[in-house]
Amino acid sequence: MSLLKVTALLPKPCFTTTLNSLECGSLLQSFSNSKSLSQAQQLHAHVTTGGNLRHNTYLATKLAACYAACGHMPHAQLIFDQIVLKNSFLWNSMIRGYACHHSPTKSLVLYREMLRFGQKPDKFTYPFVLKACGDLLLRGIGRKVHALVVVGGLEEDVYVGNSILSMYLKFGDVAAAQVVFDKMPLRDLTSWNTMVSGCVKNGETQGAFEIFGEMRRVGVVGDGTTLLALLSACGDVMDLKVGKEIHGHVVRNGGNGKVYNGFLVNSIIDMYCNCESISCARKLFEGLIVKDIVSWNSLISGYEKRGDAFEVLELFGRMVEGSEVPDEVTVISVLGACNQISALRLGTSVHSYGVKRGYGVNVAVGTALIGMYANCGSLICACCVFDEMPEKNLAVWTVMVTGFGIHGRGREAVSIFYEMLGTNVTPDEGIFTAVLSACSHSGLVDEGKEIFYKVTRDYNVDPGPTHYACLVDLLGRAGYLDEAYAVIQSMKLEPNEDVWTALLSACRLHRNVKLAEISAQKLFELNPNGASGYVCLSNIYAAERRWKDVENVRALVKKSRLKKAPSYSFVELNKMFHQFFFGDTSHQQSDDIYAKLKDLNEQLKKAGYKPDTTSVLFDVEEEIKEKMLWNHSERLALAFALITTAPGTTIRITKNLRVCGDCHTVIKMISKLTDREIIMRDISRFHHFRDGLCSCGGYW
DNA sequence: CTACACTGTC
Repeated sequence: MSLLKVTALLPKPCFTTTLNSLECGSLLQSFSNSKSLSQAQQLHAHVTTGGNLRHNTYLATKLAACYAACGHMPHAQLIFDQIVLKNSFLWNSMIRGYACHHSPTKSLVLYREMLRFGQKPDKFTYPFVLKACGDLLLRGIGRKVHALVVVGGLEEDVYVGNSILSMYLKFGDVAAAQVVFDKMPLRDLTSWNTMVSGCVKNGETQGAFEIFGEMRRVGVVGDGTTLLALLSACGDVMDLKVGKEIHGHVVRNGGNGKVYNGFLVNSIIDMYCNCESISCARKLFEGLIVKDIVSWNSLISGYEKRGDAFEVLELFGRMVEGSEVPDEVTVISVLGACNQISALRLGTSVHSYGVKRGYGVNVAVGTALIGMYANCGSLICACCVFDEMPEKNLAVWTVMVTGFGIHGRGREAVSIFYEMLGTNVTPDEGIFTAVLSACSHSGLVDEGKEIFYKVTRDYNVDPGPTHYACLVDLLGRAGYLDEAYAVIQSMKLEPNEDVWTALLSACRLHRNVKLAEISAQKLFELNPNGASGYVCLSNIYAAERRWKDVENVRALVKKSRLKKAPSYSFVELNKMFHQFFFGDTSHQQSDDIYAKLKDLNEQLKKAGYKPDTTSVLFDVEEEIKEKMLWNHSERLALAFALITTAPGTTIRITKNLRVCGDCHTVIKMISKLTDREIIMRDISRFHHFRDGLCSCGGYW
């Protein structure tokens, strides 16, 4: 393609006077600085119609540099290719253009070409080569470039030095950055800011505060960028005190958009959210004269992170009604909130909103969508989103494996896990946990064991307590209690609460009192205040009718004043959420609900239902225990759904804890009796009840 | 002849 053909694509020239080279050059310089692509294109058209570009290396170079600065690399490359006498300014401009516009690899290719060409890199070349190495995490090459900087005597240039710092910090090598920083003869504010923010990003909060202290001791005054990094650090370690000091400092110095940049106030909101001070965040947000999209997103994500789904939906509603247009980040938080409360219909409408705005292609949005659909009970939709995603990163694979797992589709989970191993995505601890837990929810003992040992062997991942907990759970549920116990004994690291909890619940399932007592003992040692171990043990004794032991455990519970988390269930009906606690009578239709339950109880008994009261911990008559079972929140929610929805409608119930054994039996029977599909989400998985059966097959 | 590094919310 020639330059003339390029110009055919360009807008018509609107420079009416004839400009000379120097005038053009200085104009292009200003377009570079302001990244005004369209003005550059106009000038390009102007000089090309004048016919003087081919013979004017100066102007051609300037033009290529200008396109590169604007990030318009194809045009920059075309012009670059035609310039015979390439000087270092031209090379540097191109390397910079690629490095700063998402093509670090091309940047390095050009750098090598430059060396081959015999052009010596200078202090303007290295910052971008180092940036490209950092972005690509090319540690070996990065160190070599650093060595070349030293050989070339450019180490003392503050721009080059800062770029070296930044590169090592991207590598996660804080120590190497610190060595370079300590040796720098001249440091400017950027050097300090790079170190502070680099420490924060690498989780070295203490180091960040130390460098900030040092900075103040030597009399360097920080700016908005410094404070942004420190606010992020405060959020990471929940240091509300320092966070508030920074807030006060910003207020005293002009605050919202005056002395410091406008980002700052949003970061303060975010800091308050991360310090679990949502009311401070809210107060600051409501007081803002100018709320931008990030202000909204910071607060919304704050509510989402602490599980306040309804607050998220309310803010989202306010935002949509107002003039602010939600973006990808908003959509991700809102989908997270839908996920938390199983709001499938709302989640679906947010999805279509996102599709209309073109957010669907974003990897992060896709991940949130898959999670939302899977957790709201629509595995099919989750799969559709997954299949349509052009680019799948580790998070996408993980959320899909988890989705299959919680729906008891262990085979599919294992299958896509192996599919992922065939791609160039490197697995991490998280996805191993996901696939192992999927195996245990489906009783895939051999597959799970194979993955556990394969992972340890082939992927250089040391199994952590969570992985052992999964393995113990897998073996235990399937009844291999001794093998599970042997695994715990063979562990190199100390088994944690999760590991013993897994064994204990397996003991309950398979009625093994001896191992249950061992695991419960360990559990109490690790966490004397955890209620679940006591509850489980007393259930096990109750099942064996060892009432004296039940009594002893119950006394322990009383003595330590342990409380079980209140259990609740809810259903959505016409965009309204109906929540029920144990024995709840606060609902408007409460009388009808209890009448329905009484009716169901009678019908089930005729069908052969015998209540299993072992989960009732109170020391009362059998008859009262039975009555208490019919107060369980999931039954209230189910009865409500049955009387308010049309026959045949699928019922979706969400519970905050695990579904109890007797409720599981009852719901199975009700699904047959009423000919309804009932989809229940509990804390650990989904149960699809249909025609008297449940998809979990007893694994839960 | 020209110019460069650090920068918030998922």
